[in-house]
Amino acid sequence: MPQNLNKTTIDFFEMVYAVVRLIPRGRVTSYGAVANSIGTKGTSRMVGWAMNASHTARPKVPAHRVVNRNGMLTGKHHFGNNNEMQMLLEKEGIKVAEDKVVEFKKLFWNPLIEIKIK
DNA sequence: CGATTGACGTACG
DNA sequence: TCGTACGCCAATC
Repeated sequence: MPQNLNKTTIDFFEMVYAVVRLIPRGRVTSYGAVANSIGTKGTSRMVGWAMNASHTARPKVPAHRVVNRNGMLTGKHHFGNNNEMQMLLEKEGIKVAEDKVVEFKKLFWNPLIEIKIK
């Protein structure tokens, strides 16, 4: 993420979206990790809030790649169907069982690693 | 403008 | 391991 992404010039939501769009296909991350990556540590709940409005964002944000710390698909109800989120993940090769990402620890993508370069 | 609310996270028992 | 409690902070009511 470019360094011009600060909350004074760019909306908090846009920062969240920018990070989420960086998530590679077939990988997932957590709300807290996204919050840390944009500098606003401890605003993990706001990341979820941003995702709530993500369906109005353009281009669309791959919100299905963002899950909670346990790898659970807590936001699945915010998609069209209850299975929509899981379907999208499985379509990318991510296995989901019991509303949880299988091998979440292994598929976890840390935004800080990608953004630290800047 | 104070109270409420969350697609969270951590601490504690 | 599981459920409850609380902190977090911006948006909304």
